[in-house]
Amino acid sequence: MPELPEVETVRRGLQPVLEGSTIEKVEQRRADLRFPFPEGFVRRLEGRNIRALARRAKYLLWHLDSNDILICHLGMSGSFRFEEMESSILPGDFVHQRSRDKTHDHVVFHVTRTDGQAAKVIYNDPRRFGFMLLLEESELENHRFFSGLGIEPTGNTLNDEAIAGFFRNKKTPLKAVLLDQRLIAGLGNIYVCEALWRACLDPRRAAGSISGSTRRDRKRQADLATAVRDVIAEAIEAGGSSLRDYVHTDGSLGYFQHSFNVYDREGKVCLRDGCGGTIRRIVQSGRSTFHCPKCQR
DNA sequence: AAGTGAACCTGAAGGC
DNA sequence: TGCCTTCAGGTTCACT
Repeated sequence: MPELPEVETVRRGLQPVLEGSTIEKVEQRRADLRFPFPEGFVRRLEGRNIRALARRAKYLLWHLDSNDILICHLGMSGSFRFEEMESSILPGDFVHQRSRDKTHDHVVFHVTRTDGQAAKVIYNDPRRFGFMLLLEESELENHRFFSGLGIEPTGNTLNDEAIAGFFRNKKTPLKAVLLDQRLIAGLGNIYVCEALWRACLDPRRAAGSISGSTRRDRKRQADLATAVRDVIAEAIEAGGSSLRDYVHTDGSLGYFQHSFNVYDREGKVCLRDGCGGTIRRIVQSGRSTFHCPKCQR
């Protein structure tokens, strides 16, 4: 489930609990998730202080005082929640947890926070497509999961020129190219659909067909770069507000209640002003694509 | 090389 | 109610 904005929301939610905290104890409840847990997983974590919580693409990076990094990928269904041990000031769950089914609580981190308060951070993942790795700081950039990663879809590195470079000579559909983590890292199915809708581009169109240097192509590249950046930035902002809201309510975290412009809107009317088209669902390389055949060309 | 589909795993939702 | 099928926001691998 989590694409970049969701992972960033999780990071922001966990940061105040984890940064500066000490990992007192780790309960590793099974031998593997998507992959086996690394050798010495528990031993290398217990007693460590968490210096910083960072994110790269859809990976969460816990920087430890031992110079190890705990890397977490949430796969399709992974989530964290935290529980305060005593006198709960905040509600028990605060980071997206779809189900409170404890049968899929695979890892429990017992931490002591900087104020001395004890807390548990629990990783739950029904489908177990997520995974955790431990790397030394120096191993990170050459690791196979990171060395090939593309640029972040935030900030201004993603611009018309970058898009043109990625797309040149490619017959691959726009949808598939935008999902390629080696080019842009962190986009998933939902936000690719949303960005293409926003840029009025047909997901089936060959990427190379808009990679030229004509005025028209330049505009398409720039519009798409802007659309991707805006969609991601707005989703992160929405995730942030859902976190804030959550603290004041007992409801579920908001980022599943996002309303999307095309995603999961098959058969509904296109929301673009004056379009009036009907959203269609198609399948591209095995995944659902939602688009408006009338205004996305 | 590029493109597609299957596989990993569980749960939710819809049809009958 | 229950049984069956389909689908899910990610990634990797094997095949054409």
